[in-house]
Amino acid sequence: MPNTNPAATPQGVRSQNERQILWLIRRNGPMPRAALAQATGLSAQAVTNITRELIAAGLLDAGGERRRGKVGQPLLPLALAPEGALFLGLKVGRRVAELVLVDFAGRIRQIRLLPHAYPHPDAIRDFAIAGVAEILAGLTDAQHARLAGMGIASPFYLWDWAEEMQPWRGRDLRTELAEALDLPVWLENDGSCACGAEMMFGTDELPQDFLYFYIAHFAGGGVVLEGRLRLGPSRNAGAMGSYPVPGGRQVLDVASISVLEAALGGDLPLDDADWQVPPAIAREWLDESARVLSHAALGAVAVLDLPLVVIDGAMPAALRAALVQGTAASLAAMRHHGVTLPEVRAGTLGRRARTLGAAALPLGAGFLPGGSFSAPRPGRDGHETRDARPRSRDDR
Amino acid sequence: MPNTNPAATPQGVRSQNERQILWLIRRNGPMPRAALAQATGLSAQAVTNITRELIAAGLLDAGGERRRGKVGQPLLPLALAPEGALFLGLKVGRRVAELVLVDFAGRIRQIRLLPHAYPHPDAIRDFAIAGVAEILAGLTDAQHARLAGMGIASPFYLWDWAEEMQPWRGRDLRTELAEALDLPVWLENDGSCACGAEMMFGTDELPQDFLYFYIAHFAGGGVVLEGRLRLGPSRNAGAMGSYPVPGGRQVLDVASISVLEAALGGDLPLDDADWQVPPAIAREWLDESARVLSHAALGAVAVLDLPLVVIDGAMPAALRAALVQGTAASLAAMRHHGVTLPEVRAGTLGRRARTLGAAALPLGAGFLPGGSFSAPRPGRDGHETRDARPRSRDDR
DNA sequence: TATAAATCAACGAAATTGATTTATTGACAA
DNA sequence: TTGTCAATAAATCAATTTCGTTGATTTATA
Repeated sequence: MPNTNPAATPQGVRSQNERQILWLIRRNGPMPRAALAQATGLSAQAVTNITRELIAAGLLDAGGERRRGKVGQPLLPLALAPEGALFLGLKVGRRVAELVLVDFAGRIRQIRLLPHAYPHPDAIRDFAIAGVAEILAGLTDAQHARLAGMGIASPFYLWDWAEEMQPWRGRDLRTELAEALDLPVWLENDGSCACGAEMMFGTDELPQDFLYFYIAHFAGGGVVLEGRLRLGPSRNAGAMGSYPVPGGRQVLDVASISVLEAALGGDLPLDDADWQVPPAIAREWLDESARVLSHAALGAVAVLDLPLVVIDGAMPAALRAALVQGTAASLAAMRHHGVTLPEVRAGTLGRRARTLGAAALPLGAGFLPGGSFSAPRPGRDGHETRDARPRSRDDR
Repeated sequence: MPNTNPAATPQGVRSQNERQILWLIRRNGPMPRAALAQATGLSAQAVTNITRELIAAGLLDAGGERRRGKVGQPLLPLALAPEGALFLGLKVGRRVAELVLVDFAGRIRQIRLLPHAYPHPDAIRDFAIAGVAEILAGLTDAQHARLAGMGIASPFYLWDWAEEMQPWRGRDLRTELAEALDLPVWLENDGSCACGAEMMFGTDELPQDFLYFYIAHFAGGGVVLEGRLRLGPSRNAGAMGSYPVPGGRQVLDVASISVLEAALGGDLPLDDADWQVPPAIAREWLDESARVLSHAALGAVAVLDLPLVVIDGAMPAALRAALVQGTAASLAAMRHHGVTLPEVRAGTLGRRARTLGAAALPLGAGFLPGGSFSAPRPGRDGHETRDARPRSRDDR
């Protein structure tokens, strides 16, 4: 039933409007106050007040060039201040773990990799703790104070996928790292993270609603509805790998890099630039994968009325493009009475999507409108960290 | 991308909190102010102020019995005032059209039926105009002033389903009736309406997220996410009839009363109490229907992470119960790796769900939290009617 | 000089906090 | 057993704070 929600307050209004303004600048690039007032519907005065605080809080930067050319006072564009906040992101992958430091503008400042035969929770934890220590050692005190937290992108139910991953059963990496690092830590499904990264950092314009597939060794995905990443009450939304397709199978039985490697009879190189896939095998995998992806996409569109499906993955751009095209073709060939077919498009982030999405978790929790991205989520020990960010009003 | 939304304002805060309080009372029955403060997180003072205005506006009724028994001042429960607002609902069905007047408490005050061989837009329009005129004639001036608008529940793409329904192509019943009646009019898919009715008037407790099937001559459905009915950017969400299932088919090819009638070789009576279905035919239809419903349900759950699936329809309760049970069984038998199976449950409204849901459209637009149920929707001529309701602040 | 961006000053809406009123229950003394 | 009074909790009153809006003003450009 409709929001048995926290109740609205004047403070909530300000927080919402602050996030809205930050979001607009994030997606559109630097914007002058007048454009912000236009886009939000707020009065110019309100925008002045809000941006003054955001600048004082170090989140916005008014240092750009004034843009002249029209009559009237020239526009002074406001840009995100890259140093406004810093975020840690940890990706747990089938073949490699990645740890990054990302700034408020979404640029990767630091990156560390840990290749493995199989991910092991102890190894990942040690890698994260050591890596974070190194990264922190390289930060100034000011930067350290601006560290908003860590996000982890990990597949769920890891122990179900191979005997070697049994050690994951019963482990709670989020809590372990929150305690070891004394930082707020978020953890979400890697597919949802990749989807969130596309929404947050993707270079193409996106509609308010779309479905997202991420094809790696595991197949996963995410859904964005009304501009917000859907996580679901048990945080398992966008589980596109588990989507049922004809033949009693699931998407991940067909459309994953693991399946492609099985067909090849060996592992593919870590760097997708080095992949050599015989055309016949690629063709077969593409056809089958496109068929199941289109099936899943059409079902999701029937339920949710989505105008766009984004497909991304850890694979060469050419292969991804073929998958996009194949899925679109397969979709058009399906019976789709009563449903408007969505556009199908490639993602813009590729291999790094999940890792960026991990770092985007604290970013979303602290700075996205709608309280969204991450629903209220415990930071460390149960108390909510909904505003786990440098408050903009402490300094007044 | 996150809400390029109207921007938050103090007025919006009040509106949101008013709606929240009305919603809590709607779902829980009469509640004292203290319980409202508790449930919303608002201060007691704020609840006092808001409820005073809602009582003055005629939307709440403080006339109930004081409830004693505990120490302290006794509780004074506040109830919805049935006369607080009135709503018209029009259902366009395959065999019969229905027009109702529903009050603020959700009770049907008036009902009129129009049976037909096939629905025809002219006939429906004339039926609605004449019926509304009769209904209005029976209202006092005070009641007339409280009429908030009309909602229409209609299948989409009617002209695709039979040659006889070609006249629907290009028609816009919403605009026609809005102009003829000079009322704000909403129109949504009948499946979404039924779903909204269950959420608004259903007698069982419901989670914040669920999938809903409505099986009648057409098969349809709806989705509720975070307590809000999902309509979708082109208002086609919850199109469960169009959901693709194995064999190149869609749900509506299997799980609809039309299919059952075809198997029987004749039309079923309008009143489902009079249905006589030979067990063998029922069994066959149930098995096939349960299979496709479970397939669709599992797909939706993979995408959205839903804890509950509700099945309702225009059919006898026993048949519906068998369908629920069959779907649950079929669901459990499917491969569902990585997905938590949802509970499957029967709806509580049956035959009247769509019509009630039609009337719930203006109710939702004017009184539900989250601006939700209906997203901002033009009332008559494009200007938004988001607050198309007796304002509570005009009389201050 | 006209125009548009941005700010200043005054105002109003809505929530919060702390003190106050009101109506009960429960306990203790006559 | 009964009358009185303290404890308790609901609801309201009064004062304050936050935040957005409106209308007037300043600033910089074509």
